[in-house]
Amino acid sequence: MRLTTRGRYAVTALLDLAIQTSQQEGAVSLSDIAKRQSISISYLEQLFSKLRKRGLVTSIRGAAGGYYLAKPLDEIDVMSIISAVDESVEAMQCEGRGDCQGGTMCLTHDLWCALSNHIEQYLNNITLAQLLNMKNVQSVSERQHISSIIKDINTITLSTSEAHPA
Amino acid sequence: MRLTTRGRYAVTALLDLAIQTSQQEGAVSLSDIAKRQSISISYLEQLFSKLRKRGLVTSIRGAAGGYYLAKPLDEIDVMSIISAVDESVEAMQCEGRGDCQGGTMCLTHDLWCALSNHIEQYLNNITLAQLLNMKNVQSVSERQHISSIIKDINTITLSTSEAHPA
DNA sequence: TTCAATCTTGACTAAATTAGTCGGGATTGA
DNA sequence: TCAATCCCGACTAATTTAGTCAAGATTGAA
Repeated sequence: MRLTTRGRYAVTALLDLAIQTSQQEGAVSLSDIAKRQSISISYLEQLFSKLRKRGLVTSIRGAAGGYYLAKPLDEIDVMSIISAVDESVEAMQCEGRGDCQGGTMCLTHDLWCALSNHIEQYLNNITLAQLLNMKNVQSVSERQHISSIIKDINTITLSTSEAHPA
Repeated sequence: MRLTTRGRYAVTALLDLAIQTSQQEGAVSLSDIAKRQSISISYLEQLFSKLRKRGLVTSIRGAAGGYYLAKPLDEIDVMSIISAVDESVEAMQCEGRGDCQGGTMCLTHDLWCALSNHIEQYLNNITLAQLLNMKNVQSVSERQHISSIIKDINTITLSTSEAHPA
């Protein structure tokens, strides 16, 4: 599991798509999304290609073409979006055997795995419908209620790759 | 807030330090930790320098020197360790004003902030004492009980930097 | 039939971040 | 005095992420 700015762009773009779809007829073109969200078309193409393959959006080619959400708003959760654009699987050192580095390293594995799982659960339960609802209820306090507590935390970066300093 | 392999090494190293301290007299040297955990001394020095500045460990210089934990096991939580070695603050685009990119972008900000907060809370409540307890109870099933559910998820990477594709 | 707008694909490059090394120095117990 | 250790900051290497580019396929409409 990974979660980078790429994933955030994807969520933002799909949110934009959802909003536009509710306000206009027809497909929404990437160039529209690009303008509104200040994301380059090329980059969006890359993202939507993956989203399409995962069945989150459907595309219409040609003039007046564009994208639709492939499912109802409440069936698209944030986790799906993120894992669609940030796929990359990597094996662990001691896969469940619990024997790497005499157990100490393994404990942190467990910790990280548990955390990862925790995050997944969290994002699994947030759908585009909920996010849109947050938008409609424009009050900031309401938003904070929905997302529990929002702090001024800015940068999140988690990674559990297996590099080892020699 | 950030969470990289650096943070994981730090947690692993402190866990090792905790275990050693309970089994031997005197300070634990970095070269010992380096051997046991296969982390280079230079890298450990970098990490422990930060941990010391944050008051998580105390050092003894000179021959037979090394490190001690500066606080009881149950007063050192994982979040402190991680934020000690992965410090880096970055400002958000629309700090609470909610006006960036017509609100859509801002919604994802909220989402990410909430997630970040969620993770912080989680890691705040896990102390070295708990992790050690997991080690002592060597049964894998017990471990899983403590960390709720452990899945085969391997790589986590979250980041909310403010880069924007042009 | 032609054209322009759009999606499709994959290779490529640039930028940023992270991981890790190195060398020189200061302290201290034996 | 010496060896083991911590201390510090600059440096480099590796990896990842972000983003671009170019060529092509599809389609609706003039």
